[in-house]
Amino acid sequence: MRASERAYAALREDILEWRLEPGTVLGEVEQSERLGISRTPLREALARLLSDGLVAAQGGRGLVVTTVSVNDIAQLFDLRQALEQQIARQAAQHRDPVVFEALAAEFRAAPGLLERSDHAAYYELVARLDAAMDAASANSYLVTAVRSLRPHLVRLRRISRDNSSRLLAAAREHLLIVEAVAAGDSELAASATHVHLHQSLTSILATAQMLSTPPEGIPA
Amino acid sequence: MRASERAYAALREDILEWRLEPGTVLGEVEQSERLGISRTPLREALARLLSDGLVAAQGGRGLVVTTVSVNDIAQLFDLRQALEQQIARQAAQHRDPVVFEALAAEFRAAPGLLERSDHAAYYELVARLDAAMDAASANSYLVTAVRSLRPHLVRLRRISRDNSSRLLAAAREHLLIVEAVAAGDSELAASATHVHLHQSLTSILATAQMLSTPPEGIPA
DNA sequence: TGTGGAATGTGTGTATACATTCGCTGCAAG
DNA sequence: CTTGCAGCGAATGTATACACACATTCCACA
Repeated sequence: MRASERAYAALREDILEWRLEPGTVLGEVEQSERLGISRTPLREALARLLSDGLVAAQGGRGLVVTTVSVNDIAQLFDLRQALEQQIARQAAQHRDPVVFEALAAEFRAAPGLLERSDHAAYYELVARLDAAMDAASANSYLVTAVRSLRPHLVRLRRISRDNSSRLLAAAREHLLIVEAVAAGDSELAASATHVHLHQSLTSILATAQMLSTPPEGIPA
Repeated sequence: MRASERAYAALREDILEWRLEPGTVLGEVEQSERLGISRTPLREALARLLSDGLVAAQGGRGLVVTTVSVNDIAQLFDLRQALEQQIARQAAQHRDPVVFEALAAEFRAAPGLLERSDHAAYYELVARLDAAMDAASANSYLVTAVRSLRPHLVRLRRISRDNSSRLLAAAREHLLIVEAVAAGDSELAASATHVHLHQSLTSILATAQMLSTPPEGIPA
């Protein structure tokens, strides 16, 4: 594999998993030595992260890992609403019923997964749903736009993580979306998506609120 | 100015103005010599064009300027609908009435511009409207997404260019959008945007149809 | 002691040389 | 005549060296 590709994947992982925390400065020499490659492919990786919005230029000198403020979360979800509703609409119009019936069956079984606290398996199922929706939407521009958004959403998982009751509710909401798409009902699919994202945002904001005002008022 | 920046701007211009036509292969050595810079900054410019979607990797070797098919136009407008309706909604909520009243006055005067065939001035006015809407939407993610779309739309101007009657109708549609935003009516702003984009798409597709089936059946 | 200027050091931007891989062409064999 | 393999060549991927800009620090002078 190309060195620039490995560097991009590694840095991206590190940022999404919060191993590189927001505000961390990424020097070219420093990172190229850490990853064992030269500056040229590293710069290519950093340029991609910059266009992803995962790092930002800080006043001429060096790149920093971007932060995710509460305000950012709300803005992120405004964009997500616009894109995913449109994708849901188009997916409902072009879907292969067999594919989405199969996904519906899996979502009906999802509560079982969650009772076993197998969150990773659930996230994997959601990822497959996203992929199926992307494919069914049959619109590469829409897919490109939503794909550029997903890394930022992955970073939010750390906030909403391990909230089992929310995941259970989310599974029910996902099921409704999948059933609407399977049935080819584009307006229901869009509305169900709207509802799901509204509930997700509400849950995340409530959790973020709790994290930023812990019991003893000590900021993180 | 940095060499990589100049190279990016130059190549982007060349593509948007159709001086580099779709399908043109961009070799690294060839282009770096043409622009008088070395391969390193040129590669950075090409990487940015790649993430913009203006060029695409062609089977491992070399980058080509992307084409814009009729199907692409429809997909582009699906995404544009989703984004610009959301921007219109949020702009209506956060707008400064003074700014949009002033823009409304300019759009009322727009038919005068168009009668004088001053299309460039009209496009400049639309660009200022876009900028005002972006700012008023107060959502950087939304703005980033729509900005990544605009280069592709600029390329379409060559198809719809010099259609005075369509521009006159577009000016009326824009006026309604601006008035709705100025009044803070977000649902009207969204619907007016929907109507405008629908009419624009219809016009472009009709023109594209004519271009692809000219009077004597000779393809372009 | 404080302020200004110069020098040094770190980091980014660019160029170029080297390595590697992929594609094309030509020849041979079936 | 077609197909497959091998060798060659060109274009991409990577490393490194050099240039320049900015910032910080230290020393000198007021």
